[in-house]
Amino acid sequence: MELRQLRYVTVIAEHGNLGRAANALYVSQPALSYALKRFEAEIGLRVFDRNPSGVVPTEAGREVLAAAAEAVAAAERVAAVADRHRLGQVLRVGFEASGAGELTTRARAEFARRHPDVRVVPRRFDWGGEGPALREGQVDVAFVWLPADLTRCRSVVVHSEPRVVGLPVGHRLASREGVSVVETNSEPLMWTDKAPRDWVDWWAVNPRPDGSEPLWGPQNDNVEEMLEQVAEGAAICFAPQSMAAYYARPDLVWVPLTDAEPLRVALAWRGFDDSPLVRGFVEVVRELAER
Amino acid sequence: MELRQLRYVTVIAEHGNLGRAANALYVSQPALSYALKRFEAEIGLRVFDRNPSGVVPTEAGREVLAAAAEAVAAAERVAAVADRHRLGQVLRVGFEASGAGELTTRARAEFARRHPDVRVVPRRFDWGGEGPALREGQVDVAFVWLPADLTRCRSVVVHSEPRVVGLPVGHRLASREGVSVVETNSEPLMWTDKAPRDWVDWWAVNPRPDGSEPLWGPQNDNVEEMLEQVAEGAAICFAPQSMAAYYARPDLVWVPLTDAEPLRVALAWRGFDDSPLVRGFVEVVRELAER
DNA sequence: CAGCGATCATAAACGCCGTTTATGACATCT
DNA sequence: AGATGTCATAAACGGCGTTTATGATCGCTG
Repeated sequence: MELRQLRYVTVIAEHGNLGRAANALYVSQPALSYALKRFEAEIGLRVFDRNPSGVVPTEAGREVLAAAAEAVAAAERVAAVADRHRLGQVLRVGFEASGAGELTTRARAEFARRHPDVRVVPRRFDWGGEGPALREGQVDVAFVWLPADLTRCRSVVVHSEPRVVGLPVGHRLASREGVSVVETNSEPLMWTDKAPRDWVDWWAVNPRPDGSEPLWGPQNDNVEEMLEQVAEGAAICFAPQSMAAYYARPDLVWVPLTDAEPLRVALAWRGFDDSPLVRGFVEVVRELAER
Repeated sequence: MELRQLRYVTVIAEHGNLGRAANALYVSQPALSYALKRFEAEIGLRVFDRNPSGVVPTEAGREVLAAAAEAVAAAERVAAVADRHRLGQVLRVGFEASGAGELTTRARAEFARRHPDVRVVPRRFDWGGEGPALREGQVDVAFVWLPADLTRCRSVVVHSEPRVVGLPVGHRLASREGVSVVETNSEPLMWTDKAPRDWVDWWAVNPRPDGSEPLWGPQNDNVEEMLEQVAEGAAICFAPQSMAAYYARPDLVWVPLTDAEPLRVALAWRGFDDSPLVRGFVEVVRELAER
């Protein structure tokens, strides 16, 4: 028996529907169906009766679910105890690639100045990873690239920056002062299968202003992999302007995209998080963002 | 966070030593070392300080461990609730191969007669699997082939039977009335890597009466696999006499082993298990075993 | 009655992660 | 110096939990 199983059954009970529970749990319905079946086999009891309209707890299932809810709550208390201790000493800040550019770095420095006894730990994630990491408690706050699912989090947009296209040195567009999105239509574009589809499409500007679809190039998991492939000429990439500064490689050229919607970056934290350190960090970021 | 992690840290705290905790948890020390490290990374706190003499909880660790113990206890209550409901209707009886021979079958039948509303579910395991299954709560009682680790279980030896050697038809020893163990020394012997070493050695009569080691043949996971290989002449096998009856294939011959220690079978149940059904089954088996 | 949509179940494929054995680093004791 | 005990790390491996695709069933609607 594992907490994952207990979390699953309590969410199933909440929704009375495997499909909706699966969505809430960020897994697929068959995974949840199988996990429920395995749990029932393991404890030797049917917890839910299945109907075409959804699932209903059995009589025995109701008591199991009540105990399961308590166990899940007890586990949350472990996490809360750990949070409390850690948040006396450490603040974990999540981000991907260049985060919110200079704002990220300045905020961390200013916060550290105000809280000299607190260690600020930067945590970098692969494409699209900082949101789930926040949700799972791996970080205390995060600079999240939008669009993102911030369910059950609080957030404030703190940064915005234009987008650029990354090209290998010597590329036909490399000497331009600016490039429109449709001008890149014939170039394979770097993309990732790690982030949600809407995020990928947003970054690829898909559909294109002329209605077409991008020419999809190689898949990658993170900025370094992506830039390796761009430098060798396998594809181009779209990125925030801060990446031009943070990843100024001699084999790459960054050219502004003239008609792409800017990236917005939100600072996000868990909805129930009341810790003074988190509040303090939010405050610092807000102040710096307003300058 | 998962219950496995919380169980691990509570047992580590109990023993103050990763090696001993690993033994108690039936995992290897490096697995436990790695799991502890991952847990500490996940919650962002050091739970234990490491010393050459063992591990000591940190101050923060002590509170985490207290909360963890509560969560583990809460999860045990889930299992207890499920047990209570199921044990009103179902008794799961574990065994391997031929179990305790006829005693197994007669006990199940007699118990079912006395408890007509209870479903008796036989659960068969691969070599050495019924003991761990009992420990993990997959069955309520089990006929366990000794030697076995029955830590935290209660047990009573209820059956004993001589051993036989399984041979393919036409084998040079197939027409004998009995065979001594050393007479089989030149024959490859079926064995398993699924059960503990002491169990394997006991079954192989290793060391042999003349001090030699068996000639190890093919590995197998369960009785059917084993018998397939014996029938095709790849190796011989040692087995309890009840298997001669339960697996009387036309391509196999079973000959008594004249000098092998008999198999003893224990009926075992979990040490804390107080359920009337389990007690009732133990009673039935005891009565039948005394006849 | 047929078609459609919603629901849960099952199968096949796949990759990740938790395990194992082997080994190393370090401390302590004789 | 050698032996022993402890925890950490590496490489290899396999099991299991996930995904996508699909099927079965039921209920509703035209």
